[in-house]
Order: sequence, then structure tokens, then C-alpha cells
Amino acid sequence: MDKVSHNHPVDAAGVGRAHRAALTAAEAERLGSLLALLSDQVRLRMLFVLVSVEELCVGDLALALDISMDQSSYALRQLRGAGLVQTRRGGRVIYYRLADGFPQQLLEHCLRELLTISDGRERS
Amino acid sequence: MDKVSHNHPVDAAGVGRAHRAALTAAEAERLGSLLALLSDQVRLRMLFVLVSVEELCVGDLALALDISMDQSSYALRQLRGAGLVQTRRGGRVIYYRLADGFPQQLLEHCLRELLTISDGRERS
DNA sequence: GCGATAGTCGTACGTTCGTGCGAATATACG
DNA sequence: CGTATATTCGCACGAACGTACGACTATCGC
Repeated sequence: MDKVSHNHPVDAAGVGRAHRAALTAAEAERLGSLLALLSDQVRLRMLFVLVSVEELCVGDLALALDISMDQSSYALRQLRGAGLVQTRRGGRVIYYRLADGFPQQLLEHCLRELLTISDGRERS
Repeated sequence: MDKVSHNHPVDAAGVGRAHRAALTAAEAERLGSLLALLSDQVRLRMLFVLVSVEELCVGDLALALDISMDQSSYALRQLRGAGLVQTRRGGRVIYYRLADGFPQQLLEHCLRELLTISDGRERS
């Protein structure tokens, strides 16, 4: 653990306001986890696909996104663990779709906006 | 690299539609990078703070968020590298604020929405 | 100039995460 | 029952990331 070395705030009022405006630890963690989940390219592309295609099996998703079945399976497991997608079994095939009550428009809207934001604003 | 083992798509039409609906590699990468940047709790809390406080120095941000100066400095460097914040020097003190043209309302809106989403939908 | 303070830099460390491989499970078909 | 297919699991590896620590730079006040 690191010490904060300066004894006096430069802007005590500002620190107070900042402290009050800050997210709670729980909020930051929840939101951070969700964003981390969304930050993976494979998972991201899958969600966008599942918004328009409704239902696809692991192998077909792998084909559509040109990734390995392992990648597909792993990504879907993560999304499922977070409750964002759900499964249906049909013989040997397991179909994935967005979970009931998934906020499609909302997420879609937000991500498209963020996509726009990321347009000019990047390095590397 | 992994082979996709099944020779025939289960739902060829679906795969086609999925492929067409998918984000481009570039889009997925840009959006993923942005989301990864936002997925860190420290950076996240900083942005929320800077939306309401306008300008704060490294040490005061550390105080307000109860983190080390190293953490504060590191997080701000990342955000600066991404062009999300900018600096102003005042003597020994370096003030950080959201970058000019930062889409405050948009980002604020999106993140608040995602925060809401993350409310019910989590494990662990 | 000297000492103190704000912030950054270099580096090493520990952790987390996505990947790939081979084996295992589950189901269908003959 | 035996083989083939779809998916998952266990595991190990490597890469990326955030943190802490000490050294370093820059600026202020005396």
C-alpha cells in the first residue's frame, strides 16, 4: 500500500465535491466488470451478431466470426455466466441467444455511441 | 491456430446474416480498446469525478478517491494517452480535466445506463 | 543554492485473462 | 454397441495489465 505524500489538499473544496460525486466502490466494481466483459473483441462481436440473428449455435458463430470453436465456446460461457445470453439444446447442437430481458436497444445504442466516440480519439 | 471442425454450417443463412451484421475487425478493436480503458475502476471513478469537478490535480484526485498517487498518476496517464483528459500546469501542480470536445453527456449517459444494466445482472 | 513538495519514470512483481491442445461428455445415427 | 459430430472441460502457456517502490525531474519558498 502506498502513502499519499502531500499533507494538504490543493483544493479542499474540490476534493470534497469530488468525493461526493464519486461512484461507490460497489458501483465502480459492477460497472467495471460489465465493461471488462464487453471489452473483449470476440464477445463484443458476438453480442452485435446476436442482436440481429436471434439464435446461433457455437460452431456457426465460430464460422461467422472466423474464430476457433474454443474461442466461441469460451466467449459464450463468459457471456452466459454474466447472464447476458442463454442456451437452448437441439440434439447435439447448442443454440445461444440473448437472454430474456436483455436490454438490446439500450446496449446497442450505448455501444454504437461509444463506437462513434472511439472514432477520432485513439492511439497506436 | 484452431481448426473449425464441422464442415457444414447448421444454419448457413444465419451464418451469412451474422457475418454481414458483424462489426469489422477495426471497429471491434477500437470499441474494445475504449471499453477496456473504461473497465478499470480507478479510471472509471476518475471520469465520473471529472465530469462534476471540472479540474483537479493528481494528488487531490488521489485523496478524493482514496488511492495512491501512483495509481492516480498512472490512471491519468492512460486517460491522457487516449485523449480523454488534458492537463494544465500551475507551478508544481498539474491539473487534469476532461479533454476539449469530450462527449460528457454522451459518455455520462451511456455509462449510467450500463450501470443500471449491471444492477441485476451479475455473478460472484 | 538548498530543502521541500508535486508528479513522473523505470522496473520488477504478481495476477488476471484469452488461447490452444488433447481428453472428455453428450447426443445422434446405423 | 460403435462410430461420428458438437460442445465443453482441464490444463498449461504466454501476454497484457495494474501496483508498489525507489529514483528522478521540476518547481516553489527561503
